[in-house]
Amino acid sequence: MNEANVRETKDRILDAAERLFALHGIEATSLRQITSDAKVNLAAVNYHFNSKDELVRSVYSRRIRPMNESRIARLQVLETNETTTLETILQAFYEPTIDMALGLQNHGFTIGQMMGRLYTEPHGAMQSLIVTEMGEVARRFALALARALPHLSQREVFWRLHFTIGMLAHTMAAGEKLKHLSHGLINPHDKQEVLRQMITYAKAGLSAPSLEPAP
Amino acid sequence: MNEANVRETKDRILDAAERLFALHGIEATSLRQITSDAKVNLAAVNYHFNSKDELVRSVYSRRIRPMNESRIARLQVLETNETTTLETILQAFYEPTIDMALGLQNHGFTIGQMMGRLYTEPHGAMQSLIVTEMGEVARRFALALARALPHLSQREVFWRLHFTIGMLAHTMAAGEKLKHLSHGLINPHDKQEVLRQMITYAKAGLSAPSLEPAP
DNA sequence: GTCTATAACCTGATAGAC
DNA sequence: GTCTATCAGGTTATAGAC
Repeated sequence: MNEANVRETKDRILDAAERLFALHGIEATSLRQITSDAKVNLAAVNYHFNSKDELVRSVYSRRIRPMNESRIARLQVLETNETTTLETILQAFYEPTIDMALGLQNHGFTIGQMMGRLYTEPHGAMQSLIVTEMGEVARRFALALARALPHLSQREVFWRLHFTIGMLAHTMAAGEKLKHLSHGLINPHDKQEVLRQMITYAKAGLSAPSLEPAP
Repeated sequence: MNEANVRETKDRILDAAERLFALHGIEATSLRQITSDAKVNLAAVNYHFNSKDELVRSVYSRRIRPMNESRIARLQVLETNETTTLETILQAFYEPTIDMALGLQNHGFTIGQMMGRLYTEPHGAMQSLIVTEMGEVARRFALALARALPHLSQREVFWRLHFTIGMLAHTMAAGEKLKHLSHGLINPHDKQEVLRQMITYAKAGLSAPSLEPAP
């Protein structure tokens, strides 16, 4: 089989694994389910990825990497143009994730649910993924926020960045439930609506007065 | 064996299951791990709980039920005394969860991580748990927030309640990571600090101006 | 590179003795 | 109520033919 078909096999495994991880979780998904869904042989997983653990890492980093590259590129544009405002920082942080989640949802599932589990999955591979794939982004946005919010202490910046991330993680993980909770009033797939609501809340939360005495 | 010892066996199973679910997740935890950890016989789980699924439900509802009873009792006090402010509503919502998570952490683990997975666990039993155990609470707090924030549309109230819940869920799930992200600056086990930071951010987020034209 | 076959082991659940 | 023994089926990973 030529190289094009190899890539096809690898990608078919990644696509099937992604779909099943999103629907049922990592532990609940067996390699047999993945390979039969991808219409490849069971042994192909170990040939291409060596182990289930490495497959898990590949599934996540395939989506996280371009998402975070987009975040950092946007942040750099903001910084060189000196047009940084809280809104533009939040947009640079939120939009790449929402684009990815909504852009891929026509696969017939919401990849957001899989991404939302990034912080809650106890699976060992996840913990190292957060550090290696998210550390740089968190560090850069913490700096950008600290610059945009000079009235806050460093501790407050970290707390508020944490909440700002939590809003996104929960929207990815449980956004579908919003439709139900609101009796159909909310459409969690309306990108502009999601972004506007998130940025409005986060901007106000981040801008709240400092609780600490001025230095 | 008398009734006191029965209760002891049942509780030992619940305690062990809770600990292991928190550490490794539901799917990754086998009944054999649970029973050997609890020092009871393997068959005892099926005798007392009928199935792993019912055990999972029992583990969660044992913690969720008193937590939500406390929430609703606090909210009722606020409403009868007509002292409802945004801060007191938020305190009534956040404090019972934080009390539970921090009160039980001396078991040698953070139960918060297990609670944080309530919204992200794909395990079937979880979805029905959210509806049955959290539906009533969400409905009541949505009403209380709508009354406290008359400038918002119903849709905005739901979005902002969703973000307010997300902040809590992410703090439960990933609070430990904050210590690392902040290079030790933040102590996520300081109850008053956690509450103060959460309420400050959420109060500002909820109070942000409406994005919709007045009716 | 891809396949079949299989090793070695773990899973939830239950029947039946005590 | 608690135990042992066992069922029927699942799991990852790999050896070896093609």
